Order: sequence, then C-alpha cells, then structure tokens
Amino acid sequence: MYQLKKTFGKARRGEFQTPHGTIQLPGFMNVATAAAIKGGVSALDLKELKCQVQLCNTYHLHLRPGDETVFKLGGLHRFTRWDGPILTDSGGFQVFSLAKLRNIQEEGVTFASHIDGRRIFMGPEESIRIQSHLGSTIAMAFDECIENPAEYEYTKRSCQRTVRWLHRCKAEMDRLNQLEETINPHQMLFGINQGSTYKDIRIEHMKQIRELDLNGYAIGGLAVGETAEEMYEILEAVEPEMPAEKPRYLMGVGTPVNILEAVRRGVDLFDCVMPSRNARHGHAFTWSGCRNLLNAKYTLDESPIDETCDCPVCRNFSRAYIHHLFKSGEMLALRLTVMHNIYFFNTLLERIRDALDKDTFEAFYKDNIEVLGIRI
RNA sequence: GGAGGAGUUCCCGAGUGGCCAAAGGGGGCAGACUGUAAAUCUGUUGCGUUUCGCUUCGAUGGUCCGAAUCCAUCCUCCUCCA
Repeated sequence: MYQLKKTFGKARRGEFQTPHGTIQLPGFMNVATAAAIKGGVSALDLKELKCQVQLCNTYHLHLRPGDETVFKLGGLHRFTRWDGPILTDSGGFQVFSLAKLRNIQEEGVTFASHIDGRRIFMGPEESIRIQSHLGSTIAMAFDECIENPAEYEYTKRSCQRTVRWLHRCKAEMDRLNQLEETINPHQMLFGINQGSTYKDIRIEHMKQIRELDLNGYAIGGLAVGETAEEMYEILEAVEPEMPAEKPRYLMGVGTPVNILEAVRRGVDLFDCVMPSRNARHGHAFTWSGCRNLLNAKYTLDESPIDETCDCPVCRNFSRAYIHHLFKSGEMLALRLTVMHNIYFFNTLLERIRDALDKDTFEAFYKDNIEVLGIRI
C-alpha cells in the first residue's frame, strides 16, 4: 500500500507499506543477487548501513541453492536472517545479460546455466513460482529486458509478449498466494515497462500494464547503453502514464547523479550493483565526488574515505589503511569499501527524503548534482 | 680439486645471428563498471627533442654489414663426483 505524503514538482515523498515493514520513498534497494551482498556484508550489517530493502535474484537462486531448498529452509527471510522487505528480480535481466546463452520464445526463455551449462527453462509461471518459493516481499514480473540498440518492430513485438507474460505472472501469483503452504501469501507483484528508446512503444506498453492494477510499476531496460539524456527523456515520457498511487521503480539505476535526476522526474525506488561492484574495484562514492582507493596518492593519507561521512568505516579507518588492504589483496578492503558505499547510497536517498520533507529539494539538487559526478 | 648447468628489462621467465626495447606471467601506474556469468575487464609499464634517436639481456674484449643469441677471459650462483 502506497501513500504519497508530499511532492516537489514531479519528485515524490512517499511510504510503501509491505508485510515486512514500511519502505520510505524515495528509497534504494541493496543488491544481494545470490542472497548476499557481494564483498562480505550480511544482514547483521545492513541495519547499521541504513538498508531498507534487499534485492535478490530468481535466476541465481533457482540455480543455486535451488528455490526448493530455500523453500524448505523457510524462505529468504529466515535463510538470510534479514527481516525487512526483500524484492526478488524475476530473471528478466538475465534474458539480457546472458544473451549468448539463451533463446526466447512465447512460452518463455531457455538458458544455458552459467554454472554448469545445463539447459533451464524459465517462463512467467516458473519465475513467479520460484519467487513464491523464495518468499520475497515483492516479486517482479518476468520480462524481456531488450538490448540497446533494438529495432523498432522487434521492440514492439517483444513488448506485446511481455504484456502477455505479465498476465500469466499475475494469474500464477494469484493462484500461489491462495495456497496454504505459501511462505508469503501477501506477496506483491510489480510490472515492468519496456520499449527500448521508443517513447511511443514505452507509453503504449505502460498504458497496457497499468490495467492490471499491480502493487507497483517498474521501468526496465534503461541504463543498458543509451545516454543518460535519452534515459531522462524516456522517464519524462513514461512518468505521466504511471499510476500516481503506486510506487515507481527504475530498475538497475544508477549513479548518484542518475538517482537525483530520476527522483526529480518522479521515480521512487532504485537498485544498483554499483555501490558493491565498484567498491570491489576500489571505487568509493563520497559527498565531494568519487575516488579510487587503489590510487597511489592514498598511501599516506590518514583521512577517512569521506571526511563528512559518519558510517562505521569512516568513523574508524583511514584511506591509507584501506589502500593498503586493497594492495595486499585482503578481503577486508572489499568489505569496508562496500559497507561505505552502501551507507552512502542509503544516506543519499535519506537526504533526498529529508529535503523533500523540508521543502528544500531544489536546493539539495543544486548543491549536489555537479559534485556527485566528479572524480577526485 | 673434477664434471656439468645457469646469469635477460622492478620480479619470475621465454628468446640461441637481423622481423628484439626483447613473448608470457607477476608487480607497478591508470581507466571502465548502472534489475551482478564481475574480488572482473581494459590500457600502460627502459630513456628522450617520440613515424625517429639513445641506452639495455653478469663484466670486459673480440668475430660479423649486424650480437641477448657466436668466440675468449673474468666474476657470481647451482647440481653431481672426490
């Protein structure tokens, strides 16, 4: 259940009530693909890092340990010891990212497992069944995330199929939520808008999927090669067609600048691997730009990653120490930098919410939009 | 004392007459990363006045139009035999 509390222009300050707690919006979801945030961060750390929601992946958990296994272990919440909301991605992104290993048909998609090469079939029903087994708070519809650039006619046909898949997802979810053994009988379903960079297809697709009265709506297939400007234009085109009384989720996005720009265009929810993946490569986000802790200039630098940050890492450790840990191949380097970056992204969204609450969003935007994009 | 083997650019290591400033790793320096096939990938790594010049393959001397590569002497290290 979504409650819109305040707006500034298109920007929305809201709350989303779920069976696992209320998500303050705009919000960031922390990506834990295989039921763990890469870099060694567990549910024990997440509260301290201001995490509201975890995102796990249907495809990965289906392959290993298997959704049946997670089901037998009581679902993702019990398995990972995270009691807050969990969103599961449907496997739709793997239709895009595993392009060389898959084959798309009306019924669904056949993948060659990236682990052992065996063929696995996943369609709307399979994806929803797996997500039901995982017991996530929010399930995502099974879609085709189209690569960029895409041909107009192909995009149109793909989106029509994604609509048919969405109806099948909804029917399967309604059925499974009725079953007695279902872990989370109140599992929610979000639909996903596609259409590549074609605004007319995007708009038409959005109009079709909003008919289903789902719990939320996502915009997918962005940040896959198009420019940031193109992405913003698509957001501006699609946003008026999105239901105002439902959360809006921009999938896989993005940089701090992307997030700020998207909030300004009416988006409520984000997820991105960037805080964790970039951290593993030494890249830290700060309130004065991003820095690479592997750079030699940090060898004797006793400052924290970010002088203005009050995360557990910045309160205790120096750039010089973390630089050394990276150089020495210590896994603590990854853990500390991932923790900082996750805290940074969650704090970014928290400050956006504060600014909306205090009617200072425009000033916040102006103060930060330039600096968040620079390299230091 | 005798016999054999080896010394290559920051490190390991390929190269046995010209296509060699010298493969491949590692290390160093930097870059990329957006619903995670990613603790991954890419570039670069002798010096300079940079479509060219200079110095460099243990040291010195030599053969040759041309030497990391062939010859001589020396230095250092390793293995085996006494």
